Amino acid sequence: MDFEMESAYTAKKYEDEIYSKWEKSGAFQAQGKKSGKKPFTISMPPPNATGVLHLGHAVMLALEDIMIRHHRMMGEDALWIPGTDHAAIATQSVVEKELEASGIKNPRAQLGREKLLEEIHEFTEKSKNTIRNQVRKMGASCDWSKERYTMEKDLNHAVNTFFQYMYEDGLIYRGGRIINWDPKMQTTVSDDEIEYVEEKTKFYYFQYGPVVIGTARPETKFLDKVIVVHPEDERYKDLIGKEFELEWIDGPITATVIADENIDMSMGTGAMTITPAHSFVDFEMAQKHKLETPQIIDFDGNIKSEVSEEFAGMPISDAREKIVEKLRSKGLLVKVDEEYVHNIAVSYRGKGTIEPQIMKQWFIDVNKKTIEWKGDKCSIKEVLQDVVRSNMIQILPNRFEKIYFSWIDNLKDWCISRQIWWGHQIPMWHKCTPEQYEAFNEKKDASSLMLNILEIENEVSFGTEKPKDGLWVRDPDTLDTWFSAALWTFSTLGWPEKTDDLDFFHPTDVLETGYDIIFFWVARMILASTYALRREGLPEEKCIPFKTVYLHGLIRDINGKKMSKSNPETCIDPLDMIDLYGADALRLSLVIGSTPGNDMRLYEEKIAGYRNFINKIWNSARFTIMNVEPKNLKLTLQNEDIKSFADKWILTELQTLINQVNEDLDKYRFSDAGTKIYDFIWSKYCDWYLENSKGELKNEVVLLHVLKTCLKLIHPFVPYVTEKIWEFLDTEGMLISEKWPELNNSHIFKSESQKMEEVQDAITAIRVARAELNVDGGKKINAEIYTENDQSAFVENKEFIERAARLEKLILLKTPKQEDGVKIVISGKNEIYLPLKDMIDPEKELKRLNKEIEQKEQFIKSLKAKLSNTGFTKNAPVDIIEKETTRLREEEDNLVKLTQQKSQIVL
RNA sequence: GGGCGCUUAGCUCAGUUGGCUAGAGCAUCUGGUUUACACCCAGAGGGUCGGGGGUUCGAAUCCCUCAGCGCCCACCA
Repeated sequence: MDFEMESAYTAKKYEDEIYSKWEKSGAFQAQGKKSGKKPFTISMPPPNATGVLHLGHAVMLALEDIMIRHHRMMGEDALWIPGTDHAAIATQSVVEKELEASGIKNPRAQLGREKLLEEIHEFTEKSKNTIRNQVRKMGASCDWSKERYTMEKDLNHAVNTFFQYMYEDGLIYRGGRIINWDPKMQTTVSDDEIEYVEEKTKFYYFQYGPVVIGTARPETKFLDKVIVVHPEDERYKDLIGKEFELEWIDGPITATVIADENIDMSMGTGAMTITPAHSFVDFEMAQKHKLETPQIIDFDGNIKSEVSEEFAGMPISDAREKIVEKLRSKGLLVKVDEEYVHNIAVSYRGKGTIEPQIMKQWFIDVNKKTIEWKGDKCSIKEVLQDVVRSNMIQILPNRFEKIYFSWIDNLKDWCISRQIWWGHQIPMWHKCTPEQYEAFNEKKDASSLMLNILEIENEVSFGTEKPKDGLWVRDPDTLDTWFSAALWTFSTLGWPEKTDDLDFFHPTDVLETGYDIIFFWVARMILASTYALRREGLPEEKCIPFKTVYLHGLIRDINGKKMSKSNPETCIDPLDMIDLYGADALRLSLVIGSTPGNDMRLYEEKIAGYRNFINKIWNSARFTIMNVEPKNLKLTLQNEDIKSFADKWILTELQTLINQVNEDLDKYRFSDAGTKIYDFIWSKYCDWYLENSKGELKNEVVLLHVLKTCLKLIHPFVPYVTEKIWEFLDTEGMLISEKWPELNNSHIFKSESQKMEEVQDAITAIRVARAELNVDGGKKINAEIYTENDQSAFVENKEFIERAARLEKLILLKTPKQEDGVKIVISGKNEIYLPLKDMIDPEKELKRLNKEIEQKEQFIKSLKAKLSNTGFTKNAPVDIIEKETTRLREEEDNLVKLTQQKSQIVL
């Protein structure tokens, strides 16, 4: 059967078959409480049910799969819950665009709620299938039987329950505030969903009564009638509190001057008028000074008809120039700054320009103290701070904790309602008058915009069913997509039902995601989980959603730019790479060389490089299997099988490796762990041990043992190739379910490691001798080293031998074959082959020794001085003095050794 | 304006508490390979660890300072 192994590993040929074998076996499924094992849980960050997998997902899947497979092999009940997110705005905008492209101009008005939702639902179902297959392609060993979707029925129930709790506690309220309005998508967006784009625009200066005001947005200024100046501004001090008649856009108005400290005197002219309804700063100022907040721009982005007859209904982009022209003709335009650069807010999702508007929306109060937390009544904000500050949740890398705290410090109430249809509809009802009821139901694409316009603000009632008495309309808005995502860790385990799974698997162990969604999601999950579970009386430590947050960096292209589909030259599609090089190679290229929180550049050559390594693993296995009798494949390593120096050495090194890998994985140092196994397999096992195994020194059992252990160690990183090889090893069961290698003290041969060092020393001597004898420029050395009891071999150079023989009674002889290296035989039997790279340049060595001796001497001197200092010996604690004395003795010994080493070289 | 990160070989990056001669992969060059693998093996060259200063017996690592690049937050009348 072994001959089925081809000389090159073809990932494409095996991966799908292996995946379905795993899946069918049930290996991905956790057992739950009855397993009697320790749980290990990860909730997979649900990809959006819109598009396709990108490299960010691939990193996430690779890292989480490593953790899950590792813990599964460690004998824990590892649960990895997969799922998808309905991605409210993102999805609806994609589908609306598609519908528009197919000729439906205004999908919301034309199709109506029910039909549009059907379209979106259909789209997401297709998309979910794509995602599922792509997750499988990456080799992710998640429990598909527990797959979840943020829009499914159970999760809707969770969302409504959560909403109810918060509403009952008075944490969810409806309030009229200034919000970010996206006229394009016809919805609000939260502060976090906004990004700023630099734009060059004209900045106008107008004469406004006694002052000159500056603005980039004259179209909002129709109804401005309050001038604000800084209370200490000498230029305007006398005007404060006075009223002025002045000529403005649509004729004469009366304006008053007020003072506010928030005015920046150096900005513009130091005087401004305020437009409370369309600017966040102005709104806050208006609230402070109790000013009116008239709406100028309607929700479509046009000048409101009540504001101005002349400009009624005009889009603001057209209105701006016309208004400026009008003011110019009145002689009120003072000057125009053409080079003004400012940031305009656009929606993160829809990319529409944001227009601040005042609207009634649903908010979560982050400051109200309702949560019983560690003996106090705490607000959401306080709990969010406490869980990280008290280390209940650890964020990796650590520096993101600071960023997290500063975000919380500036946190305002969270606006959770969105005027789109795709999402969890707000479970609230509004009582109407008959006129309102009729007007509302007439509108096919009603959103809370209608509630605002019709001023339906009488009575509200919670529930998913219509209240019995009176005329009620369901709030047409949906919840922010992060509202349902916030419940992800516990809603996926069955909450609000009190399930065994929830009890057993929650809190989850690790949340692994990109640092770009720390605020969107990570913070919101902490918010939701602590609030909901604590409210149900769970102890604090059971209420956190996860114990550790591991934030990976973003994947960038070769030029360090963000990868985007718009730049196909540098954009890498994970599926293409899997097709070309295999999932294993892609996984390694994403994990090795990347550190938490730091961005990483990815390019195809790197993936190809790891493909070579995958092939190396394959071929090392192939070689091993070819060199072991088929009947011996089942043999396990017994202590008496360990024979040669090489056996002992490789086994000792293997133990070191297991130890280091355990520590690295435990501390989330995936890159380090991967690198170390890579290095062991390639350099130590293949290039060294296998090379030495050719010929009579072959030890089948050790070969097999090291190979199998390596396969287990690297399996979490490269599951496919290792599982495929496992099939050839005549083993029962699959590698995925194997036990993680244990440390075995009887495989550690300290003396052999020491001997290895001694051999190194011998080689130094040889190198020195060679240099002295002017043996050909360092490239070739014809030598073999034997112990003195094998004197029969040919002696090439007497002096050469003598020098080497000083150390460990080694004698050099000619080698017929290994011309590039040195073959060393110890005790007449055990032989090893050492490549020349392990040799040391005598000049460098001498230089190093001199430097080190000098340092040691200095150090010893300073230590002696310290110890002879009576101040120190009197005052320092006894154990410190003892420690320093011991250290001095050690260092003196070391100095002697170093001096000896030096003398050997010099001679 | 506030905060954070990065700067290490030609390129992409590791470097854990300060401590072996500062590492890896790719690229370059030299040599090798009739039996695991050219997706290979052996070797070589290539570094003032961004500049300057300090602490230390010892600094890529800690402190100060300057410079360049990038990110986040806030503001933008």
